[in-house]
Amino acid sequence: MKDIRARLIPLLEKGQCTPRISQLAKKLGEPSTTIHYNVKKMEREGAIQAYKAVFNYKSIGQGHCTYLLINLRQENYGDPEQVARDLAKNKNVESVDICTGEYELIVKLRSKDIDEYYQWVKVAIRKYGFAKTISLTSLKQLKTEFVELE
Amino acid sequence: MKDIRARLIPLLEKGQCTPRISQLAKKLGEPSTTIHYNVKKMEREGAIQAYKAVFNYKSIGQGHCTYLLINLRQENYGDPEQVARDLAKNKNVESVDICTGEYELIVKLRSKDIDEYYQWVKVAIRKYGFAKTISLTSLKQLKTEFVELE
DNA sequence: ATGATTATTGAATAATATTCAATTATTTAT
DNA sequence: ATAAATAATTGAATATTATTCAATAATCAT
Repeated sequence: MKDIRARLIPLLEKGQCTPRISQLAKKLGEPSTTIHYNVKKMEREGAIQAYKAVFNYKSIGQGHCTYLLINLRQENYGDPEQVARDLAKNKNVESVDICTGEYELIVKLRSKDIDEYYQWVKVAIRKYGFAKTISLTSLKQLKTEFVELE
Repeated sequence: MKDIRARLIPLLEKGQCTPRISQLAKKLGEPSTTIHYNVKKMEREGAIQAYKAVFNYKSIGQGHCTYLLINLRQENYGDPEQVARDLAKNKNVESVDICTGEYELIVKLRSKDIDEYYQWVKVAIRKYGFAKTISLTSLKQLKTEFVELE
């Protein structure tokens, strides 16, 4: 048996989807060509970045979710962007923001379980030189990526 | 002129998209019917919740993004889920999590600007009885919803 | 081992996106 | 204010793509 699912998930998570023009047209009561024109324009202008799937992360083996509030060490403090850009490339990272306030970075992290999470953090602390890190682990997700769950 | 865009955004933000079966098939070197079968199965099983657009939020007038770390007041403390569920319905809310640690809730909020943000928070504090709130405002988003930006 | 269920796949069909050209609306320049 | 230029809307025609179906292969349960 081919493990199609394992190869599909990372593609669908990032993109590889497309708007349903005719459905949108029906829903808005407009001709589908009008919807098509407007959507393509938004894509051209960069207002739309991607079309993607939202998963029930538990059921795809990514059930552990933690928000990391991060202070960088002195040597990276001046350039959080370099660290942030590198974190953004990581497949477990759902989002990265450079912030005001008490922390420089906020990272939303998804992993299989608490063990994988701990492993990830251990590596990251060493690699990026986090000075201080607060972890807020999600007990229950009510909404993610604008999609209400259950 | 019809303001199609304003009506499209909320639909695309939540769903109304679909996977590109044939593209995925090409990319994975598998027959499109195999991809179709696997995707539909994931949908049936609830592993896939939705297909949606990711925006450049600045360019759709949602340029302000803040993470709110929330402590509930005594009267709601026992039932954060009720509050969370209600927050999840709000169109400015990208995500809601019930958390461990120093805060009960973490909310990711998108608004037009700091004025709209302030207005939102003022109303929310009164409505939901937040005891204490920490705000972390995003200065720059490197990644959101698994999509790397710029 | 054997029957039952699940997964893979090619061929045919149905649905949908896309292109194109015409029309209408809006903006810009004078 | 008017004309010219640009942008947005739309129906009809075409091109893609998803979906169904039926056959086969793989896996699972007893």
